[in-house]
Amino acid sequence: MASAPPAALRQLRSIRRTAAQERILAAALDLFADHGVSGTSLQMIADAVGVSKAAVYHQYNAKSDIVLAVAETELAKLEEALEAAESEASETRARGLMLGRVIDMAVARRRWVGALQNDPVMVRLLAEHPPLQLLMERVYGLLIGDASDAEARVAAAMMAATIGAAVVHPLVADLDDDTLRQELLRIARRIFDA
Amino acid sequence: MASAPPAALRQLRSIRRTAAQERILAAALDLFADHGVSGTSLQMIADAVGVSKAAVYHQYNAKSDIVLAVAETELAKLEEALEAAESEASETRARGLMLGRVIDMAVARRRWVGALQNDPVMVRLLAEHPPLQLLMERVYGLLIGDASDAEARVAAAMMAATIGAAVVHPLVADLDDDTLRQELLRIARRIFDA
DNA sequence: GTCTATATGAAGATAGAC
DNA sequence: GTCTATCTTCATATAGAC
Repeated sequence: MASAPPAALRQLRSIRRTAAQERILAAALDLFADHGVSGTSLQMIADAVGVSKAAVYHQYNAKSDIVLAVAETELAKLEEALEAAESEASETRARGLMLGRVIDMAVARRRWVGALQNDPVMVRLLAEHPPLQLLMERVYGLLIGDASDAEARVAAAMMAATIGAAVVHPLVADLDDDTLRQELLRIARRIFDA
Repeated sequence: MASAPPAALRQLRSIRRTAAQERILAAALDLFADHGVSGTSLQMIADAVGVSKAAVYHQYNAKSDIVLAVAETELAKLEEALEAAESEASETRARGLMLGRVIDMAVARRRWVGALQNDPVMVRLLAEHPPLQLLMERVYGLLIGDASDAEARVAAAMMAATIGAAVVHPLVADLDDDTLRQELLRIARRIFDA
């Protein structure tokens, strides 16, 4: 039997939620993507779910709790990709695997990526909430490895930024997922390999 | 004498503002960058300028007017770069010039780029306000030229997205402008040339 | 798990004086 | 160009019943 991973490594994935909570988080994510976190009120979330504000408050005590839960739900997917990549033997293979997984994720969820990557409230949350901060450090650690020189860091920032921002760009809004994924992968490899 | 450019080409640059208006727009841009447009109240802007809300309303009748004026001010700089590039003879040279200018701009103003590129309110404004829409179409037209196939469009989206998002990325926050500009230019060229 | 009703504050916006 | 005072609407959040 494989030994269970340390607690810190499976925090996000192990969070369980009720059906009512999942409805709220799904509606909130949609609204965050369209209006930003600050531009989304609890009334809007309640209306989207089809319940009253009080019903929403019964599930989450504050709006900030909803924001955190949304971030955790989405980053749990990133955590899975990270664990798969970290179990690879060579660093090169780990980076390659991570790249492919992240692009798949970003394309599949492109409608919502902007809400997490760019929103100032989310950015602050990622920078201040220790478990999420730790996760992002692992992601960047894998991407830049031991090399922490300017070139590697700019390249890593560009890759992360590129994938996140390109998938939400209006110029590619009408491309199908497969085409977008292929081109993205080709160009992302060019950023790193050359 | 050089003939004056058509009216549509110099709309943004020709807008004049009073000192009081410029103070408001500068404060608003800073706050938009930190909190997003929706997360910035008129009270916050007034406090940052050091006046009352009513004084702000005397300059701009509504918050949306401030948002529009901020967008126009920033995009006026892009308009200048575009005009310089469009006056080039060859398309290749035009693209190269535009690339360099846009990177210079993005790096110099990196603290504020995210507010314009990513904020949902700004995105909606760019998509709905005809003069700004027109400007962005000219920018993308220059970048992808006649080739409007998937490869060119994804590459253009990636380049625009990359520059905009990489300059605001935490990984490069402590790099000096020159280093960031050099690396950005190197990698951006790789996206297009290969 | 959901509701109605309500408290409290902050938002956008205006009136009118200096 | 700026102020104080005010209006209205909407925000977050809570109390208590079903």
